[in-house]
Amino acid sequence: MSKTKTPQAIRGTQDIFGPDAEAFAFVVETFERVRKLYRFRRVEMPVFEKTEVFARSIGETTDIVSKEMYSFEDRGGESLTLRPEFTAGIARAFLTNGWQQHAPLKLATHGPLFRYERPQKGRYRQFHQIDAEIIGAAEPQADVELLAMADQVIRELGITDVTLHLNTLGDGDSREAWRAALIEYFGAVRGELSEDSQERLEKNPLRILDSKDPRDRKFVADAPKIDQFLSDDARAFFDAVTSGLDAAGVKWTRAESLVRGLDYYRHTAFEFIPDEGSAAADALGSQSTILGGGRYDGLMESLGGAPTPAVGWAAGIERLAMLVDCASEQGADVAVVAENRDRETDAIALVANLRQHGIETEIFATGSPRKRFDRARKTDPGVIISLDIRDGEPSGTLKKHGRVPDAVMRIEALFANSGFETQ
RNA sequence: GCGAUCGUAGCUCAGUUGGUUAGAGCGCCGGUUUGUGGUACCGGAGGUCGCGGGUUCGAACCCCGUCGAUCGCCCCA
Repeated sequence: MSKTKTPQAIRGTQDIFGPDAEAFAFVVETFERVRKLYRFRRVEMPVFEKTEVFARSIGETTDIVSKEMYSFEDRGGESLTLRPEFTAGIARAFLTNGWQQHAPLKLATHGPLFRYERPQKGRYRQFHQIDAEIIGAAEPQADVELLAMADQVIRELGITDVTLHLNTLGDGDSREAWRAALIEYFGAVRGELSEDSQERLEKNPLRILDSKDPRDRKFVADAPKIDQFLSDDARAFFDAVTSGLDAAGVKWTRAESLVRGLDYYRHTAFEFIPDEGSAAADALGSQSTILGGGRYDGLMESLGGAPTPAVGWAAGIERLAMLVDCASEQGADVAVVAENRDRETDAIALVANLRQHGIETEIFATGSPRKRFDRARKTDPGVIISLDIRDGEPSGTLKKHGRVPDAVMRIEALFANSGFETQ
C-alpha cells in the first residue's frame, strides 16, 4: 500500500493567508478607492498574450524577455507567454480594440504577473501588481496626475519613509545621444569596470549608473549627465512635470542616475524607494523599489500602432503589503455559543438572523459544550451571546468585551426587548 | 544562472563527543475541575527525523548526492 504523495506548490508561488492576506486585500482596496478619486477606469486583461506582444515592446535584450518569460506553445503551435508586466498587454488592447476613440484614456488594473526568477524576499515567480496608465496624453500634466495618484495610494496605505525618485531620460534623440556618450565614457575605462558592467556596456549601458559595485561607482559620479543632452523641449517637459508635482504637493527628489530597465521608456522615469535606514527599507530587504514607471511614448509603434504618447506605473502588491501595518484579523462582532446541545438549533437560527442584519457573526455549537465558551472568547469577538438551559428553562446572556463596534449597539437594540440578560 | 544558510509533530523548537521504544510548549479532540467562564489537571490523536545513497556494531547527529525553503548576486515590482 503506497501512500499518495502530496504535490508541492510551484517554486516562487505563494499561498497567502491570515494577516498577510488581509494586508494584501487592504492594498487592493485602497488602490481601488483612490483610482476612482482620480477617475481611472477599471480594465480587466488576459493573463497571457502572444509572445511577440512582450518580446517586441519590452525589448529583446532585456532580462525579462531573454530569460524570465513563462512561454509555451498552445495546441495550435503558437507561442504564448504569461504576462510579465501589464503595460504591453494594455498597449495591445488599446490598439486592437480601437480605444483611440477614448483617448486620453486613464486605466487601472491589478492582478498576477509571472517572471521566471530566483525567489527571494519581496520577489516571486507569480507576483501581483496594481497598475495605472494614461494613454494618448502627451502633456506633462498627465505625468503629474499619475504621480499624484501613486503618492496618494502610498500615503493612504499609511506607508511612510518612502520617497519619489524622479529622473528624465529625455526624448528619443536625447536618450540616444546620452547613451552614446555613456558608452564612450565607460568604454574608455572598460578594463576597470566590474565584469557585470562590462557586459552592461554591450546590453544596457544606462544600467551601469546604478551598479552597486564599488569598482563601477567611482566612475559613475563623473559620468555624462542626461541634462547635458536634453533638447529644449525635453527640458521644458521635465520642468513642467516637476513644477506640477510641487503644485500638487507631491514630494520628490531628483535621481540623475535612475534609469528603468525596459527599452520603451522616454522622458519621465520614476521609482518610489524607501529612505535608507528606515524601517521600510529594512522590511523590504534588497528589493527596494515598491512602485516604478515612466513615460513610454515609443511603445505603441513597436506594436505596429500609430505613435501614441503614454505614461504609467506599477507597484508590487506583496512589497506594499510588507510595509502596511497589518491590522491582524479582528474577531467577529458577535459570537453565538450554544452551551447546551439542545440549544444548537436556536443558535443556528440566531446567527442567520444576525447575519441578515449585516452583523459579522461566528457560531460555536460543535465539540464539547463545556469548551465552546472558551473557544469563542479566544476569537476575541465584540460580544458573546450564550444560549443555555438553566433550571430546565432556555436562557440567554449577552456579554460585551473590550471592543464595542457600532454593530454591538445595533445588537443591543435588536435584543433590548427579547428577554436577554445583558452584562 | 551563481553564492551562503537551513530542513525533527499542524506551528515554534529541544535532542549533550553518534548509543535503547525521538521529546517539550502551543494548537486540536475527549474528560474532570473552577458556583457564567480567557483557569488548572488528566487522557488522546498526530513524526518513514525532507528524500536517496555511504561510513559504522549502531545515524536525527558524520560524508556525498538530490529536492525544497530562506537570504544575497544578477535583474526587477
